Amino acid sequence: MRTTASILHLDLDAFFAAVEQRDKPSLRGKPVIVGGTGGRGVVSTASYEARKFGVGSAMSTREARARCPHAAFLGGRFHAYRETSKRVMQVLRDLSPLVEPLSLDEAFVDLAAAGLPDLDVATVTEAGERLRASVHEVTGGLTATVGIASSKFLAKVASELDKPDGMTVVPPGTELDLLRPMKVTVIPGVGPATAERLRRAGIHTIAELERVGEDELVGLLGQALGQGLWRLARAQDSRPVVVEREAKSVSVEGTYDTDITDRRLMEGLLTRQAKEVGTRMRKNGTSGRTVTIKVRLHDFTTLSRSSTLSSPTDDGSTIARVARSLLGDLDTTGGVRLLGVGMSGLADWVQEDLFGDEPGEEEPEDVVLPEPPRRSWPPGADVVHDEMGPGWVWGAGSGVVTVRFETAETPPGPVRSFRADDPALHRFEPPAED
DNA sequence: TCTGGGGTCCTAGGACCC
DNA sequence: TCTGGGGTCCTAGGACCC
Repeated sequence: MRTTASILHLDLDAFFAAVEQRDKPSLRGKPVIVGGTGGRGVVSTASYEARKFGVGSAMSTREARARCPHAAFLGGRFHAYRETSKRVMQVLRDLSPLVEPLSLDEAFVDLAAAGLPDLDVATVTEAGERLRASVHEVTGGLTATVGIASSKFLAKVASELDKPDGMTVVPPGTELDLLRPMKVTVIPGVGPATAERLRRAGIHTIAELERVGEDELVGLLGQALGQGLWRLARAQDSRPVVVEREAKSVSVEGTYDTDITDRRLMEGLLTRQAKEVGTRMRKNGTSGRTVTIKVRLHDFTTLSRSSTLSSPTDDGSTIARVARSLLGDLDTTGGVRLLGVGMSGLADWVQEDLFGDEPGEEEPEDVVLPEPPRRSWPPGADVVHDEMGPGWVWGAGSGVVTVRFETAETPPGPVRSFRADDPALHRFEPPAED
């Protein structure tokens, strides 16, 4: 903890929803909900108008629709969010070279490196207000909430206090007065599971946390978290603002609207994800040694299997081969709702391939890997696929679905009928908007 | 038809090495 | 005739964050 309030935390208010309202004036003043719009989607961001109806982040879209049926439900335009975020981060860097982005809508700024005449409360307050005004200007009207304090922890806590469009400065020396009455859940790192453990030990507030001995806390929560909370309860936090953090993993995952039972389809989807991971690693100039697959079963049980290669790779086919073989260890007969592929153990170099491809296994290129549809379907049509490839729902009724299997390459395609609950028929994943 | 996607960090056990 | 201690790497799972 410093003796000056020189760490600033900035948080853009309801960021994704605010960008949508900025870009589409008809949405202003109305509830806007950005998130997954599929059957298993969740809310990413709700505008303040939607929050009044009890809609919040991480709520299922289904529940959000029930609570706020008249809201605009949007899938998200990440390109726009990234572009807006870049402008904000540039404004922060114009103030201080020490900027640590935490996500598209959040960052720490070290005001000690900002070249201010001093770090008095009045001075940093003025700098914070100027910053909020600049953010408003460069983003075309978005608002931000700021916290300024003597540590990352306090700055982050402070930025929660006056949302939206506000600011809180914690004068040095008053940190514990602010913290003690607060619930332990304001501490970043104390989620539902930890809060419940603490609750069972009779600890609800930071004042109560402060009275617990370090050894007792470590016994309760483990070394890292126990010691960490013991310190944070005393406002002890000397973590520096760090400009660049290297990525440690790259992953792609997807949740499907209906559970998948077909192993060949699973292999095809893993293959596609592995290639995407490879593409992203090459774009980032990185490569990795450990391939991990993630499988969420129909009952939400989540499994992972990993394998570490002798040298790093960024090759999608190699990642795919390992991913498919890892899937082989798992019993998926009950169906899976999510599949994912990730790489970790990242390095910034790739081992030259001295021996060429392993002979033997062929790519399952003929696997049912539906390409994204390339024609425009009738508005509102459900795009689906089965082992024949992509199609669209032409008619539905009395438990039967009729699908036209057409692609840009093969029009007009065959028409087939399915029982509405036929497991061979899968709704197509909505195309990525990014 | 409750429960996203992309991440980070931690824990714990076993293998393996000195 | 019982049985070190530490360190590193790997794997699986879990909590948490935005």
